[in-house]
Amino acid sequence: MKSSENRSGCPISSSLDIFGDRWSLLIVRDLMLYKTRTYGDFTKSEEKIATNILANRLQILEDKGIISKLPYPDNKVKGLYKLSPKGIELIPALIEIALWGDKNLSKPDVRSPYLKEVKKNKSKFLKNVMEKLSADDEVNVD
Amino acid sequence: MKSSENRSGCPISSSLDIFGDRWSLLIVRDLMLYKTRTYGDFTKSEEKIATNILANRLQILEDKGIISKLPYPDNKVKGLYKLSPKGIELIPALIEIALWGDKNLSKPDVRSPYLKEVKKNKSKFLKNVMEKLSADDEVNVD
DNA sequence: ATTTTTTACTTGCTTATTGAAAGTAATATT
DNA sequence: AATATTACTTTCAATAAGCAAGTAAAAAAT
Repeated sequence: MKSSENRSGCPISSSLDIFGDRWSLLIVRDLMLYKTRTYGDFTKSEEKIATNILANRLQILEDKGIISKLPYPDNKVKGLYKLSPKGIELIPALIEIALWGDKNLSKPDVRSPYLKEVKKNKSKFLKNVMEKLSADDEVNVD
Repeated sequence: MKSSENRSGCPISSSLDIFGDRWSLLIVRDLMLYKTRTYGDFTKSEEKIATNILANRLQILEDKGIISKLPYPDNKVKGLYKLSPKGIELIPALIEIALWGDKNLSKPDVRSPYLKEVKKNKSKFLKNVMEKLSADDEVNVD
């Protein structure tokens, strides 16, 4: 378990107390890009998170109000994770991190076309994504 | 030592491979707020980083080109750390994290007035700070 | 000139966290 | 009824964090 005590009153430090690790923001990323995901979906991501860590991080993010777990329609085993409003508000930070990495790390991302959109018009992309995620109050499974 | 291999080509993931921990961005924060700092200054920060971790993170951040270490004027023991251009470009992400924490974590920051400025006019603050840090090519010690 | 202090680390050790693999229990599918 | 999914949990070795103490060079004080 990750300890949840704050090292200081600094909002950066307190934020890092929650998601300052190598995995938490990747979960948020997946929920941003794919809207909703099941536990199994997360394990299929490129970075191959171990299942114990995934379970731990999902729990912490849920406890902190960043994601919420919904029942999967017509299935009692599956769950559906989505970003809560708090989690949606993390997207600006995530985008800045993505832009920094894209510019400074020279690892071409083959993941998805989202970066191209971001670079073309950041505030438009941000608005679109955040609206889309916020509007999604009923569950859709494709 | 932290391993420096990339888990994937995703720029978010690759960024977190570098600074996805509880300490690295606090070092960047201190350099953003105080412009330059010595090793000892970092140990005096509120969060009380252990010296072995501090030395390790400074080394990693220097290796990755995010900070640079300069000689302290008229002193052969001290060093002076400052943000490199790559590090300065991390400030937008840092600001978004600060804003998120400030809004969602309800821990009042008593650190400094920078958050008030950010909230009043984000892009102005950003421009000011980044310019101030970029302009500082000769070393000033107060 | 010698002692003391400051500064920037390094080392050793204990505890906590990570990561890989396997296991489990409930439901779903065939 | 048998097999397969799904979402975890458990185990355990490896790595990293965190604390305290130690060190070496230079600076400041006496």
